[in-house]
Amino acid sequence: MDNAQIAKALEEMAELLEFRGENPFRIRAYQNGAKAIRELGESVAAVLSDPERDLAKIPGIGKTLVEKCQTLVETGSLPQLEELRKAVPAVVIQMARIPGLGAKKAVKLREELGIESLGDLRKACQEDQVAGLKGFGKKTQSAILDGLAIAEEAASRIYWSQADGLARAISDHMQKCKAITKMEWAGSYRRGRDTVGDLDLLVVASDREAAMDHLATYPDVSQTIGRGETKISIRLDKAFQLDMRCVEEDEFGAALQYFTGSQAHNIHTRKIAKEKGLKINEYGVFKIDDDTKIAGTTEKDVYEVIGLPWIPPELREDRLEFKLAQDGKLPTLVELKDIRGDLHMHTTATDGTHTIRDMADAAIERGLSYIAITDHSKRVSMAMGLDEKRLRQQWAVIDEIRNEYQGRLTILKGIECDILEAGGMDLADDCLAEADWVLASIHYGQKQPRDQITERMIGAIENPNVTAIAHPTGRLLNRRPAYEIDMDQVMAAAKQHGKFMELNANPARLDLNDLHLAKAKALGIPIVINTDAHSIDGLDVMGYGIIQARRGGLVAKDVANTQDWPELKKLIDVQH
DNA sequence: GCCGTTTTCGGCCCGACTGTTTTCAGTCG
Repeated sequence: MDNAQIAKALEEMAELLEFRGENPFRIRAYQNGAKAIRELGESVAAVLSDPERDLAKIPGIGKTLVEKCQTLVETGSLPQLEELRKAVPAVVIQMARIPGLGAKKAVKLREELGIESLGDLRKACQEDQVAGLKGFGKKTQSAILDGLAIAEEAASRIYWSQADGLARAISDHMQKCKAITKMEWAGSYRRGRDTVGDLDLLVVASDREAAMDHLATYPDVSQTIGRGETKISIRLDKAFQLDMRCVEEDEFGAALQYFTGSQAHNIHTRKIAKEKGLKINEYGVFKIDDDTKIAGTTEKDVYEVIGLPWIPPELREDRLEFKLAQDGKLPTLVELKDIRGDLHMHTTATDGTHTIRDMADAAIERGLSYIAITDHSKRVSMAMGLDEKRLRQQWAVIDEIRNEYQGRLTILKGIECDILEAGGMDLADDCLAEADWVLASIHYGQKQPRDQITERMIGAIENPNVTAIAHPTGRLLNRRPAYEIDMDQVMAAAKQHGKFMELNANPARLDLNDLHLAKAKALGIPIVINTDAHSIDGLDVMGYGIIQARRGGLVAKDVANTQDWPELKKLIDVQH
């Protein structure tokens, strides 16, 4: 079992324990343990099998969780988890996904009314049975009926890029409200997570009612879920939720810090405050003994009074940021303006919609100094992938065009060469050797067993003509999981053979993810952030990759294409 | 279940809102 699978098992333990009404701190301990393992930069199985190492030394993992990990690694399952699965019926878990229903009420509904399906629940509501239960009422009953529709729509997380579109449109709308003097987005959107589950908006307003009224008039609002003196929650089309919170000017920094999260980051922040005799809430930082307020206007103040520098939102996951902050070693994260080139894009030769010249002109407009044309190789027949002959023809064209762009843009002869199902590269080595830039990637045989697909990937890394691995895990957010691949082995091989790894900036990919990027950085593997553009517009996704890179803690020098091509070329030669 | 330059027991971040209550539990973030 790999770390992700172990973490998932522990998370499920936490979820199920919640339904059993367990001690909340025990539940959190399982969540913390799962997080620690998911973010651990090395394999749990490897640590366990090394007599020199002790898994319990990792914060959040104690004696009990070590035993659980051992059982999971050795047997692939966990008896306590199996028992809990039997003890907590699936329908209870389904019911708890309905907004407004949680573990306690879901359990009660099943026990008191014998609900065994969401259909039963709907019927019970329609027959007015729910409103009579203690702790329930008419409003809860009708909220459940509304919620059933939402639960069935499975309001999933949306891509960061989609959240960004919504947020920008809503910002435009809210700016028309004169009562609002300050506004900022918070939550996982501000932290730049690859997907976003809801939007959090923070405002300072001279008239709170007016600000809330204004939000409620946004055209896509389908429902107001709740509204109080300081907060309004609405549902946008497709069940997506937005919370807006109104605060005072001198609370804005504290509120922004608070609502940006993550939850784990906030818990850690407040623990540090508490140790200093301070208390942090969304209104400010206060002395515990006499309740004096000592900060709150800006986020910077909030961090400073507990002895920390301001921490970039992308790093606020309670991973390494507190240690880095305390040691004064917070990185200056990479920015979009640092990017000099784009090393993955397609043209009309395969499945792109624009020509080499179109892409070159668009790259110049975007301030780039070099691009690599990397069309598909022949195995990707659906995209009319290139064989050696057609590829060499394309390169001949590039040779001709290069002169036109001399001094403005360097156009590199590249290829995105498939790693074949049986292993090996899709194009002959003598051909690949003529390229300036060779990406290797997997498009077929994605469901192969772990050992096989890992071996294929490592085979490509060992090929001296390959420069970088493109979209190394193959994941498509919300659509397709990553390949079953041993990234520890893949990264070790990349390190050994001096290969680059791609951060594919396509908002549905963002592959490598933040944790893999952090690991690659720790190993010293150079990252290239590429758009994988299939059209001119596709070049504009670079920013999404930058945010992901920031979440991985990358600085400009960790990203190879922040250098100009001559320097990058030298780096390639040294690496190989 | 984890953790400990006060502790191996007794803490564990903090508050808004709702609906059902009549002082609070449940849910959410």
